[in-house]
Amino acid sequence: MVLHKRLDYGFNGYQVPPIPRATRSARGRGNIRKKSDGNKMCAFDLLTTVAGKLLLEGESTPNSTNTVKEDEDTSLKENLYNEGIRERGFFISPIVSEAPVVNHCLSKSKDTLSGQASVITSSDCSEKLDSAERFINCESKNETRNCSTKVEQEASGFRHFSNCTLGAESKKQMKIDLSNDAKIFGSDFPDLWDRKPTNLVVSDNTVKLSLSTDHVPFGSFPVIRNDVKLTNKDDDENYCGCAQPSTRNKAFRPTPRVGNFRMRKLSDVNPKFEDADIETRHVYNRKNDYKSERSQRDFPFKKRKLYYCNSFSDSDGGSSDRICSSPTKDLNRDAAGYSLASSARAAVGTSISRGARTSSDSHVKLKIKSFRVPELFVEIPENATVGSLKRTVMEAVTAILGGGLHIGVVFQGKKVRDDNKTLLQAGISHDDKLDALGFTLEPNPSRASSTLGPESHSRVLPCDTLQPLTRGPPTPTVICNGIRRGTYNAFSDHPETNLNNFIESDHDSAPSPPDASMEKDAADSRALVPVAAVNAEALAAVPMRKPKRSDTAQRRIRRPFSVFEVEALVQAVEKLGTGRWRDVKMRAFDNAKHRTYVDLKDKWKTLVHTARISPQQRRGEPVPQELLDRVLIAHGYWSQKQAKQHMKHQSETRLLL
DNA sequence: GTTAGGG
DNA sequence: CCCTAAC
Repeated sequence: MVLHKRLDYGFNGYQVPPIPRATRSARGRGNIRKKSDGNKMCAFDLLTTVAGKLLLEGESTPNSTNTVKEDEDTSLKENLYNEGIRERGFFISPIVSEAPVVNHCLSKSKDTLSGQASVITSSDCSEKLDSAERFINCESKNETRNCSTKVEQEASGFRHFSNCTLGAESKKQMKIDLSNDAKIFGSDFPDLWDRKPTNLVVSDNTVKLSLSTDHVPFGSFPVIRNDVKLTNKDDDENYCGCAQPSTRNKAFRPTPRVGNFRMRKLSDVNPKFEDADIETRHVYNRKNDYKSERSQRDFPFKKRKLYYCNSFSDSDGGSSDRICSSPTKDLNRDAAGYSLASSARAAVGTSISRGARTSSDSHVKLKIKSFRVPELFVEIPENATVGSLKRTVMEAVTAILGGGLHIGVVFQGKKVRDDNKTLLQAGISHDDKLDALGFTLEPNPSRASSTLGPESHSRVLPCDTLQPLTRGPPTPTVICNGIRRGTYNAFSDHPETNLNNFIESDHDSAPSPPDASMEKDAADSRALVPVAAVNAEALAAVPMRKPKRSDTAQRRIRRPFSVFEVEALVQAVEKLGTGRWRDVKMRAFDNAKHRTYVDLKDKWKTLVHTARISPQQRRGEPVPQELLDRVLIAHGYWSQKQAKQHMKHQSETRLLL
């Protein structure tokens, strides 16, 4: 499968630079800020706000470490050495050229960010680190080594700071883990990370730095290390207005911006195309009226959650529909994605600056300084370009962020579950307690842990975690479309990197409710695995739920093609013609498991139709006119060719007769 | 298993 | 997307 020498590496942290203040856009990509009275702002609102914030950040472009920032097209080989894998890092920078540096941002918003940076990494952290290590020592009865050596530990079964491989990041990473541990201490947050150390495996021209997972407590999304500033200063006049549930959806839903999509001009290059699946994850229910459908669209994961709850109890009740993933290839594959994703739960270390708060002002303003995406897996050919690496990472990040996450709030080591509690009631607005606020990004809960055996039941995330998405009107707006992919030019790479850079985004395997949830969740989690074959062996033991399709086979979920996918399709068809859908599939969608060649054929059909109708009649995400033009051209060309062939064939047969 | 086309 | 006939 892997033709090129590849670099595989898991990395479990992104640094998301401080989100600049909301000065440009009305959507307020900036400080998260509640316009409403802070005392009346309930925890739920907070969750929603953070979730929306995250999604907005999807417009950012991932950058690899600044050392390679400039040479986007330099081969990775020139920049990355196997031995130096630990030195790598990624950060996400806004599209707007100036990649914000912490200091830069600090100086820019001096009043809101003062002293943040030091808060994050210094004493606070190490203090907790100590206690966490003590905890680990106690629990594992193993010597806790320092960060740099933990990686080499092969022993499994005791906890590590899984993030220790990131060098300079370690302090912060530690803090994340601490947050998890804090939850353990508080025994109010049953899930935690259990990991084996990172392994460096070199074999078969493949270099894999894998962060293998010991058990997966729960399907959770990675993300987040955020440093949150809590202040009540009213200094941000560019407030985005996202506070009100009624406007939130809108605010968090970026308007289609086709313009950001840089169209490729050449057509002789293989589709260098990362499966853009994020935007396609709406859940539609045809039976619902418009309102409901829209609601589903706005909160695409609501239904899923509900299903999850169902199947959760179902599986707990002794359903035998799980399978332990056997050595079967496909299962391994799935299991890999599943478990990787599931393992990615991260709690958030929070850092709050508390100088600025005055008791008279009841506003609570959060500034998320950085997020960590704790675990991602990327496999990329050694000769891929840095630019393609960035894109691949981008895909991974967007997959995560768009994957249906929901936000949890951890305060003082405990999860704040009551969404209706005000910040004031939760104590979050108290000056002296502000250092204990954190956020967790959680995927649609999947019940990976239920396969861990009875003893691990305590880690099962209770269903009430789902509350934010199953209750009350304003569920967090998780807008898949919030992740636009138009911000990077994904089509400039060498053909060889084409398929290898694909993002595995098989989010769906035709789930069937009510047991759809598990599968779906698992599939969703797979979005975390940018490259499919990753580390399958190591995770083969993670069980998957077997699709229960005894009854009526469930209709596959509708997954609108993204512009990127269309681009890839058009390109492939331009090259291969309209009668070779299998080849098209292999060429351009090989890693997009959910796109069958029939799908591609169908999509082409609709594309041709779309191209022929007037723009006013078109629906869905607008396809750039350039693409549609190419569709018509290609379609005409190949139709003509086909016709000619047909004529030729006919005349030949006539001659024979 | 693929392709093509109607539903 | 589904279904199915035809290859």
